[in-house]
Amino acid sequence: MPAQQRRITLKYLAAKLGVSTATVSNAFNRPDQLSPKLRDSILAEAKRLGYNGPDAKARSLRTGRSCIIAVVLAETLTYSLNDAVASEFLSGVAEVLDAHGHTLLLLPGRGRTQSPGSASMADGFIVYGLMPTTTLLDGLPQQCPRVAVDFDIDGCAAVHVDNQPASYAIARHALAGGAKRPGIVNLRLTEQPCNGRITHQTLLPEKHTITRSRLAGFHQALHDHGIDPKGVPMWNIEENTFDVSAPVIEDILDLPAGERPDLLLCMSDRIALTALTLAEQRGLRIPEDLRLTGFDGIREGQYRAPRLTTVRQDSAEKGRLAASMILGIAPRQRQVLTTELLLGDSCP
Amino acid sequence: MPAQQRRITLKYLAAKLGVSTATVSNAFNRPDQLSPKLRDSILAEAKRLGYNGPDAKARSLRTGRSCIIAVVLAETLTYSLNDAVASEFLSGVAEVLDAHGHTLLLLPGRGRTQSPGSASMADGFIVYGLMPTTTLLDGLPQQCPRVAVDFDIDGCAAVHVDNQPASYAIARHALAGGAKRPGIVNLRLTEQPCNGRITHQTLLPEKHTITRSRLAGFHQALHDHGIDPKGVPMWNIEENTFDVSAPVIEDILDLPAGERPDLLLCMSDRIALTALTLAEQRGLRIPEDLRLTGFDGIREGQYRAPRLTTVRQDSAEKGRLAASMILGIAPRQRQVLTTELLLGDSCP
DNA sequence: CTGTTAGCGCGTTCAT
DNA sequence: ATGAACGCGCTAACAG
Repeated sequence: MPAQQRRITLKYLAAKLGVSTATVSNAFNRPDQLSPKLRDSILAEAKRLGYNGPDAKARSLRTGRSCIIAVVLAETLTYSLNDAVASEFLSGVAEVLDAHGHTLLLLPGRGRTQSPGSASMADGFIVYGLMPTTTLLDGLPQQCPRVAVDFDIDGCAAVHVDNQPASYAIARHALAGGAKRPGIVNLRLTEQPCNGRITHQTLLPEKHTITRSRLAGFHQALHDHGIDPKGVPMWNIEENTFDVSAPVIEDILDLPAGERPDLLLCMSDRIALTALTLAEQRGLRIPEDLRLTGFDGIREGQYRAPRLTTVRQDSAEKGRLAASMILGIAPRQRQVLTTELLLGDSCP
Repeated sequence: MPAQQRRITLKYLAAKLGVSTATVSNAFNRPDQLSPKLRDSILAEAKRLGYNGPDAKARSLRTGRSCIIAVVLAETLTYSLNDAVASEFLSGVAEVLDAHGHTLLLLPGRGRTQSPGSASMADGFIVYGLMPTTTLLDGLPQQCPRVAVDFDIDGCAAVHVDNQPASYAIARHALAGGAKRPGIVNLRLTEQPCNGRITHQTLLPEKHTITRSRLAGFHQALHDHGIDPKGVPMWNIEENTFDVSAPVIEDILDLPAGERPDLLLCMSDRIALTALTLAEQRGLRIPEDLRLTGFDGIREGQYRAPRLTTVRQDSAEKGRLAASMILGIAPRQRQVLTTELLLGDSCP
């Protein structure tokens, strides 16, 4: 027995008790493999010595499992954690992981060319949102399960919401109210970063991004309503925050009254709420002077007056489903969740 | 050389290239220990075979470091991720960790009697908010660094904000406006869970909880203003969410006009915003009929009309500081951050 | 500059 | 029901 151990290990505990390491291991992991009496005495001694069970690092090396699931976020962690939709998604993920004894590791997708080495620690990966480059995904271990959320990876399970039908539905509703000058505020839809007015030429090529699908829904609705989508002005927002979207929205609201849109179809609640705030500051009446629609259904848009007209997507459920798939509880398919039209006061 | 390896390892790569494992290891970890030519050829072959660098599990066992920092959250993950203050804190933590090649592991404090085994994976622990029990903290590895946030652990670095002076300042400001019937809405201050009106008898004993400090600030201000704090009605909210606080707030607002407070000192912006929303629904004028103060300074309270009068605490900075302490960049002391009085329209 | 070797702490098989 | 021995994949110390 070593004189004084700086850290208590299973081996040390075994030596101290005069049993083998296997027995101590079994005491923690396979209660049926030893007598209850022995087990209890081992656990008691462990507690007395302040030994908190097998070391996670060694255990994970040996078993190959860490009970850690990583969520790779397309944006920076800072952004994602401050975004209501991403946070709600994460909370759904956390709920399921927690219920199954797993923990949540957060990995940033942006800002880092190479995923940190600790990435390979995870038992599985949930990839949330389109990555700016795929280099990061290639860096992930090939073998372990992945689930993509809000976009697609070849041959990989995925969770989506019905973006295009939902956008179509809300745009139809809004147009039925009789808009003279509709406008669309996009979210990151251009090839090059651009914060402001855009044309159809500068759009990203058709891809399976959620914002592209939402735009397709808007355009379809405009078309069905007898309006040529190409004539409808569009603006682009680079980041879904108040600070980034505010200048663009200000430009829109400060247009001469005859040019200013009387309906803004926004790709997110954050954008719509920014418009709402800035419009109120300018004394514009909602919905008389300006009608607004959002997308997401975040709480902030509903716990205020006027309530936002929007599409509610259940981000928490998206998270729960993605987590269930990773853990193998739910089948690893491609699933599309349905959304719900929320008729608020911003576009009755 | 084994016939067919199911997973590529450093050893396999070394055998394949006819060099020793140490050399391959050095190629990844200590570029100066081998010729650039050899290094390049090793990295090239690694890439070709799809080997993404040393396995994190094995590496962490060997080096003792995982480059993972755990944040233990007092509440459930679901709650914390949906709370603006906690999210902002986490984003500050993530920012610093990310900049230093570390990743963030989220551990729930509530709802689990024993921390998951994977906890011992972390190199350090940031403990955010008072734990319901200390059993969880005892389960954490003793040796590795800890930082407490918003409360104190014996002999442990800590980050705080100046809760009591800040509460004193905002209460003084509010009372200077001339309140006839002030009231206080607390956040989880009773021994037993209680959602509603409370008396001084049911209060938790004096402890170093942030809400207790805030209450002390309120009481001091009332006293200095010539009002006996014991005569001021108090309500308690069990969870800082709209859904939980709404019934209590409704009871307050639905009191007969002569009993209804004309000033509510709220312990959080979330509570104050709930009061604002519900008051608006009842046609009460803010601040004429009811004046409201919050605490935290979350965005949601400022990007709306009327803007909330509140105390702004820089949660992100709190997170950055805590992370810096854990990484050893900042000295591991007890630090108290200052706050800022934000004069909005809800209590001018 | 490169190779050899000895564990890091543990789980598991195969003995008894 | 219990113990001895092996190796998970890697890095650090040392030898050449």
